[in-house]
Amino acid sequence: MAKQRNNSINIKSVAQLAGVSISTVSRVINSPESVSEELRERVRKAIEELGYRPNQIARSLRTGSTKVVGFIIPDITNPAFLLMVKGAEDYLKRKGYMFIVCGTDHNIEEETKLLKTLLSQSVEGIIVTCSGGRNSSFAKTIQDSGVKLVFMDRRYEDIDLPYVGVDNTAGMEKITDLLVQTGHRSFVYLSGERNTSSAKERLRGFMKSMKKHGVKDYQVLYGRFTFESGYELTKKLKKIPEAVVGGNDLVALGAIEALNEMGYHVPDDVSVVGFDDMFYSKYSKPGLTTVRQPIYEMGYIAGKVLWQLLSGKNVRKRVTILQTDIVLRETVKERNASDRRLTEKVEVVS
Amino acid sequence: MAKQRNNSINIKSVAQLAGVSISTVSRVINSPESVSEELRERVRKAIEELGYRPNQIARSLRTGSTKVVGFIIPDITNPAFLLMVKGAEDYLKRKGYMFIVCGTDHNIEEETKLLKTLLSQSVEGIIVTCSGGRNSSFAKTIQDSGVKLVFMDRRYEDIDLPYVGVDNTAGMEKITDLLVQTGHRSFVYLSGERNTSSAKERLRGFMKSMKKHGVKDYQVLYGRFTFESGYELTKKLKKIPEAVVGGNDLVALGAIEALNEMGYHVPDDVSVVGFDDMFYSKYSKPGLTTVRQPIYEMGYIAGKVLWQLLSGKNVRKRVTILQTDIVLRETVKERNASDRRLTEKVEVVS
DNA sequence: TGGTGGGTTGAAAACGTTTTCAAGAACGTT
DNA sequence: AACGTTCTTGAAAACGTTTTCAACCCACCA
Repeated sequence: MAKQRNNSINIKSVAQLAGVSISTVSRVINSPESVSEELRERVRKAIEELGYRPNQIARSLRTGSTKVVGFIIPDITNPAFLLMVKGAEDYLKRKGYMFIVCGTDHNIEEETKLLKTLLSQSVEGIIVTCSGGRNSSFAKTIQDSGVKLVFMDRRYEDIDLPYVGVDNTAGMEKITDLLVQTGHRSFVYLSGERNTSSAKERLRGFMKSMKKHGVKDYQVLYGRFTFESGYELTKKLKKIPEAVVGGNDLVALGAIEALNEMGYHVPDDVSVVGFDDMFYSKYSKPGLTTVRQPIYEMGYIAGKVLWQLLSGKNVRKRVTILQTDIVLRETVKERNASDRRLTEKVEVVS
Repeated sequence: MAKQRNNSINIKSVAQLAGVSISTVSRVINSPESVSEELRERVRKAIEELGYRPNQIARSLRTGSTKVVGFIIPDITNPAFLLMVKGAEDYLKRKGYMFIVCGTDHNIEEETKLLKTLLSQSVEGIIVTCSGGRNSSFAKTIQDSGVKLVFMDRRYEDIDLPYVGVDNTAGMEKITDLLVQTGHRSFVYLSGERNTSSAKERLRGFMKSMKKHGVKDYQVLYGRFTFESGYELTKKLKKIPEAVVGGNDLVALGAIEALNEMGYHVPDDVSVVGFDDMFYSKYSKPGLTTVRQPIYEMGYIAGKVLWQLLSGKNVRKRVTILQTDIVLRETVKERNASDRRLTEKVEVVS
């Protein structure tokens, strides 16, 4: 192949030009203080002159440390996941790491395949946002590889590895509480994919609030985490409630679109809330009241935890759960008697 | 460190267990047909038993081929860039490549730094979406590295390397033509960062259309490619035109927001168009009329071109320019005499 | 029977580093 | 003057592969 013939500015050529041994060159690079000033300067000049850069591959082989960490996320196109990745990168970058980012397209088989590929690429650590509800071969693959791993945002609950996530349950409970406290009496909950941990946790939060306040007039509908799903489920509604709770912002936005088409005004006739506070939600008309997750922070912390693992420190908290905030915008309206009469009238119409 | 002591399931252990030489094991892995059936089976069983996976680092060092390609994009959080990356990945994945994705945060210094890092990581190819208008050290860094590189979506025009992009000029010209043809007579163009190739090309398309139709009543304002920029520039407008042309969708959406606040209705008072057809644009109210770019395809083709480069084939087309489509939604309204009177009246008000 | 040739195999070199080890120099102490 | 110490340096081993080379075996042919 003669592939590296041309590219042969290696440590040897530097040593030759500087008139020293390769050991000395290596030392100048890795621990400059241990070599005399004269040689150090000569070597530095030679490096400069040749434009030499150490071959990381060779270095990795020798030291066993690649300084690269991998990410496995369900969808490489979803800005939310990427914002987490960025958080982790921002932390780990300063520690000198490089990054491989892989998307599974929500496919569990792809997930285990990527895991194996990353392992043979000798990454030192992996941050995973799980693609499915369960992945049986996951634990086995990790087990004896010696790689450090942390779950971010979504985890496999039967695998005992560090996890950084968000309190979906408490977040959803909080925003549902808000609806109850502002006088809403009837609810529809539009869930996303029922086998994901986030869908399950959020629904749990909604149910807790219902139970806590003794609300009986609610209905739970299952769909997907998409605009279209919210739209379709809402269109099929026989009875319009005072409040619609979306499993995420997309679902909520879809619901609003459907409600508008059906002749209802948000929030005058119906209140709607979402979950995520995605980029667009603040620009929607009316602005969506929703739950903000500290997405970037979650990634940042996951990066920090991974680094602790990598540098052999004890990780004090193997599980970190971040709290959410409620973002008040314009899709929730305080209900009182006269309002309630209005929606009741509307119900008769529909 | 004793780091790899535990992890020492290497080719040697397999050879030992199977009772053959390491050469034979290597051959079983890389060219099974060249070793006798008996040994082949024995080796395979040993591999299975030990759960052996070849060390890619060592393999890379020896062969000089890492089978990884790098991406450098301005913003790792922008779905549009990621969709391109996905396109390229989908093509190259099947050829057995791995991926390193880096974001520069629109910073040219970071860009060259990443370039160097990727090179020392011995990636075989790089796909770059340029961060700035010019990067002087770029060419020099690439030059003697022997790495294969292709520009995607944005390029440095003074560097002669393969490029896959979109016909920004024609796209913007087309949608401006549409505005003229639907009776619009006065225009404001809100540009993004003036030093990027996309901003320049799109503005050129707008100007071509103005010239072609002999329109004199237009104004060009420079800002950034963000929602806020569109909002602020619009707020400062002294005279509201019949049509606002955004440098991209975000800018257009910001303009609409500002117009609404200023008491103008889109599209009844003013038409607005964008460029990109990003995910949110179809959900905005009213739906944004814009220019769709074949983003995924662009990445896919960039991946294909890079692969041709990598496998030593001649690349027939060093420059590939893809065409755009116009997406008609609700932000453009046909103008006639009575409409024109309306906007004139409004102008007096402002 | 001796030579030719193809098919299988193992020993050893090579990839470009880091790191261990020992040698030598310089210096201070007895 | 002999002896430690410390500092600086180079030779060589090691990391885990792939690949070259030569050796061997066996069959075939003259």
